[in-house]
Amino acid sequence: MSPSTKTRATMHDVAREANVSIASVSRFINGQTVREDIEPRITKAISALNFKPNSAGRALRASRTQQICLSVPDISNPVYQTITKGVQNILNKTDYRLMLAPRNLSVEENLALIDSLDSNYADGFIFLSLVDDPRIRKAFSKLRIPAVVIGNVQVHDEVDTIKVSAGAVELALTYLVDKYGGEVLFLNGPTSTIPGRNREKGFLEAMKNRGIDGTKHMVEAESFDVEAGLVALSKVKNISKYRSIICANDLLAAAALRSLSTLKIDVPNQIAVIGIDNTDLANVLSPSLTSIDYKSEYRGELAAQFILDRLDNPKTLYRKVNIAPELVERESA
Amino acid sequence: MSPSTKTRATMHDVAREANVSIASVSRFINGQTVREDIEPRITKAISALNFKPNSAGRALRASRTQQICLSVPDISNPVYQTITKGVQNILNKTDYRLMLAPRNLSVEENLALIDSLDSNYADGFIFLSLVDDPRIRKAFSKLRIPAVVIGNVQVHDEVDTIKVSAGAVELALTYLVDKYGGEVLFLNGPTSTIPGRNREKGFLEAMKNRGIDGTKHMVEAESFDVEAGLVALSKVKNISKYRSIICANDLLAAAALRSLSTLKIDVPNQIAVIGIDNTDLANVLSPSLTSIDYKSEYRGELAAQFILDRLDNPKTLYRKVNIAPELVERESA
DNA sequence: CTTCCTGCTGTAAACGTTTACAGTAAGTTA
DNA sequence: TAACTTACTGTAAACGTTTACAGCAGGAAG
Repeated sequence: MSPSTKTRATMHDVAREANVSIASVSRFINGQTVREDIEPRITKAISALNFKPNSAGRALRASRTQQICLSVPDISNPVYQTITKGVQNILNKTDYRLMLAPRNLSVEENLALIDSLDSNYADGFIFLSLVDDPRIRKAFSKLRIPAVVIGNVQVHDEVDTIKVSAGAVELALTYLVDKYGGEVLFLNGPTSTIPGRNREKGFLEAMKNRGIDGTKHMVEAESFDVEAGLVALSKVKNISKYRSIICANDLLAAAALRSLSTLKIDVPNQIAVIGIDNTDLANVLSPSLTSIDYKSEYRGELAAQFILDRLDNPKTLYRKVNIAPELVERESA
Repeated sequence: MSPSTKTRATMHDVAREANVSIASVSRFINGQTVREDIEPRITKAISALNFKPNSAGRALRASRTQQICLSVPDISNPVYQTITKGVQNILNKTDYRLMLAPRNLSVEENLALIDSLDSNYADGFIFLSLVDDPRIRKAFSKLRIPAVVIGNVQVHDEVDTIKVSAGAVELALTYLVDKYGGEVLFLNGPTSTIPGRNREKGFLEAMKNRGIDGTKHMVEAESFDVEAGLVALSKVKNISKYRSIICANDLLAAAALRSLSTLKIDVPNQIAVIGIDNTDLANVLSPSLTSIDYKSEYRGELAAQFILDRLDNPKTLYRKVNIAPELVERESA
């Protein structure tokens, strides 16, 4: 009685059992109306034989897989988990399944991923990339299935996109300067990534508007995680001269809180800290983390909805959404 | 030049272009040796036509989808994210793809999930469930594809399983009592779940061995998350009489740290806290969290490896692995 | 030289669906 | 009643692969 010995009922079996053509079975399954006397025979046969339509047969014939592929650069990062959750929220209400693509941190991983989609294992693609590259752009433009882009990676225009507006750092800076005054340190992630670059730009501009050269008030972590944040902060000399720290994401903010706690510097009374992403982490840290919200779960939901809408109706206009940053105040600032 | 107008090259096209039979193309693609003069013609045709084999055709004919389905009760919980990461670590080295199943918190969701696998969209199933039920057990036993179970849900024996040994709470208790003495509170998750039940049992037994009735030193949160933990703890009267708190997972421990911080109770000097799961969270909290490690990422890797091994060779003996708890000491205890 | 391998080839038949098409019965209209 | 419409039916042909099978060339063995 091992799994492999059991054999599945097919539509043919159902048709024979119900004494009906296979086409009628197919039509019934796909929600078309069938003759009154036929319907009960089919339902009976289906449950008697425990029939379930075979995905591969269906996919081959209809060239629809009922699968959506989601690319997640790094599943360890809470912000991607939140986005994934948003995508699931929507997909779970439909009969689409969610494929989690392999890690796509590097350009090569991105290219391999986009390339693989040519194998037709997904009907739609939700693309998230930390890196930008002409090769990615080119490969992406050759994609044969509709895609939604979450984030600010640059691709061709015939695609629904959900970007985040640039103002996060500016927002944080204004808030911190207004509230506390003093000097502000920006703990950034790698500027080789899109958010790293954009946030750096945001910081420098915001500082420039205040007549300050921001370059002397920045430190760059090697990646967007806690360890890299700790390393980066340990290189900052005389950290206590700062009145506040803006961190490029919540994990770096967690690193900041940790560093400051080790140094016995009180947050927010001596130094205030603001993160970006407003992930679940923010509520868990102590002090709880003031963070800029980019509505990650909502972005995931939006992306899923966009891809479903487009699959439903390929001709709808491409939608370009910008999510505005919103400061969520907690204890750390 | 919209995606839908482009048409894909098939194996027939490649065969024609290479002036070779379709069977030879298929064989070449699947790694069989072909005649010397044929191989370059095929490779050339493939790249000229940019041919990629169609997953559906392949799946239908070979009845292999190259997909593994992973069920994750609740993707918000860091421990499942870590397990997912482990699974990915292994799958990404192969040409199997990862399907993330919809949430399966309730019995009904589990039944629907298991049932859906009959549609043959996955070659293997990695099953994780928080709940236990005869119906689940029965449905699971009818599964037509090999499965690996992570966790202590009870199913039939013809399955590879990766359980966690029961000793976590006992381990934490011994450590806390030895180190700090005094009374210990157990902050549990819902006892309607398998881990909740098991951890309660572990606590009560461990207490009994010390001649204490544990039932008076337990509090049950409604779910395994921070909010529920806060609510549960707020109901504990005179919390400061305890010398330490064992929490059934890291999220509940985060809640405990938060509560205690609000109450200005110092951790670990007044009350020590231990979590279970040793997720990324442990290093991020302050004070950093002492936690019982059940090697989540490794469990994910093991599960993926088990399923791959079994797909490779269905006759291997079913493996039953027990992961022993290990206390990872940090600041909170 | 024949016989037997060995190692490759191409032909053709699946795999389980969906769907274009033609057919038919019943209802509607004139 | 005949002619048309409506609403369903069944037949059969795809969809793009893999693979059983038979065929064939060339080398080894006798």
